[in-house]
Amino acid sequence: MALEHALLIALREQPASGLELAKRFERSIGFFWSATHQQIYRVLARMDRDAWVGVTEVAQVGRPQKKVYAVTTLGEQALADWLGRPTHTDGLRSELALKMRGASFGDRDAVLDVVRAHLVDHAARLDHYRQLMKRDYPEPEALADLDLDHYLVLRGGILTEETWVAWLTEYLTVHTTRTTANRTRTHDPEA
Amino acid sequence: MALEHALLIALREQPASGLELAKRFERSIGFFWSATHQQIYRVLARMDRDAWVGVTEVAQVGRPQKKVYAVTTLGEQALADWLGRPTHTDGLRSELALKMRGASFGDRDAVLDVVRAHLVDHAARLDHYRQLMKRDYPEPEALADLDLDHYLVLRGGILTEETWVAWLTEYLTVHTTRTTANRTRTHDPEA
DNA sequence: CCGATGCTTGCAACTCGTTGCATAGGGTGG
DNA sequence: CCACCCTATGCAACGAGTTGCAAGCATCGG
Repeated sequence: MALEHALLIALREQPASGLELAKRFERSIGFFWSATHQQIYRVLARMDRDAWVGVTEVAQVGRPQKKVYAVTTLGEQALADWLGRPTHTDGLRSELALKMRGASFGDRDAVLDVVRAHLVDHAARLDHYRQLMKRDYPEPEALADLDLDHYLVLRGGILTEETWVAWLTEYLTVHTTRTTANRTRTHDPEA
Repeated sequence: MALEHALLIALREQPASGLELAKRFERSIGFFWSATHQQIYRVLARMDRDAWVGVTEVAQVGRPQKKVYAVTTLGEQALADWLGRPTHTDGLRSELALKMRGASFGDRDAVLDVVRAHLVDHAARLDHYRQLMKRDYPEPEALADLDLDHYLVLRGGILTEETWVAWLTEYLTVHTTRTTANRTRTHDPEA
């Protein structure tokens, strides 16, 4: 229900083919809305059918032909409508949080390893976002409209990853300090 | 792929019927993993078929009979296996972030209203979580095992909501201050 | 010319989750 | 008694998203 609008936004920023969109989704847009090329192709076909986008077949040198999609007036209208419609807030939906909550019912050390892996991953993302920020938006005060929004969303990505790092660090700290204290007494706290 | 394990965790904490689980999911567990009663019934039926849970029909006074589910040894095994398996980190999947990014392609004020509504919502959740924290975990240092994990996950909920509030506030602040400055010059910056 | 490789598009089958509705027992009020 | 509501369970249909695979086209090396 929302991927189509993500594609409309992406296409309004720059018309593109299915594969180009898929690549772009792996980068900037995909930070907060991922999609496989299959999903993208199918939604593009539907939006073409509904005349939200138009297609132009483009020949390339040394490569097969591609279909470049661009947003029509109807599509612009649909996008504008959607942007103003209220959205219901969605929860976290985090598998990791589930494991952290249920760690007592399995091997605690194994769960801690899983958490550690996520911590590394989030730290890497955070670093990546910060580099993007430094490279693309060295002077945020000068931004406007589209660039400003891109900057602010990237800010959100940084804040989110900082939160993950802080949370997982706290989780690990609490559990490792207390576990070592427990370990001196009993080896298996599950019993 | 993960709801079944969420149910196993919930059932290990306390055996329950389908509806009772649905209610519990609206409260604590549903903060980071929501599910409708349909989904829950279907997964319970499947886990019953796979012998991950066992059923006991329980008669009630003044109410229809209910089916209380409890985790079997096989289910405990499946849960423990899953807990130790590595999980791939998932992105944000936020419709709101999408709207913030694409606000230039619609009515900016309308998008700001949507953001404001989310801010109110997140602030309310944050308040709710903080009250739960104060009520249920006044002394976090004394906690262990299951309670400790519940506490730490609630901590994550608080951190997450704080981040949302901070981010959306920043977004609104930047846009309202700059927009009022722009408004003195032109009324419609889209043209 | 043939096969290998790489890009582009697409089909088919599957899982997951939502929505709307159905059924059945019991309680309550007109 | 009948209409209505609440609890509790469940079916059917749909939409969204993933995975695996395949087909078409072009280039390049032998």
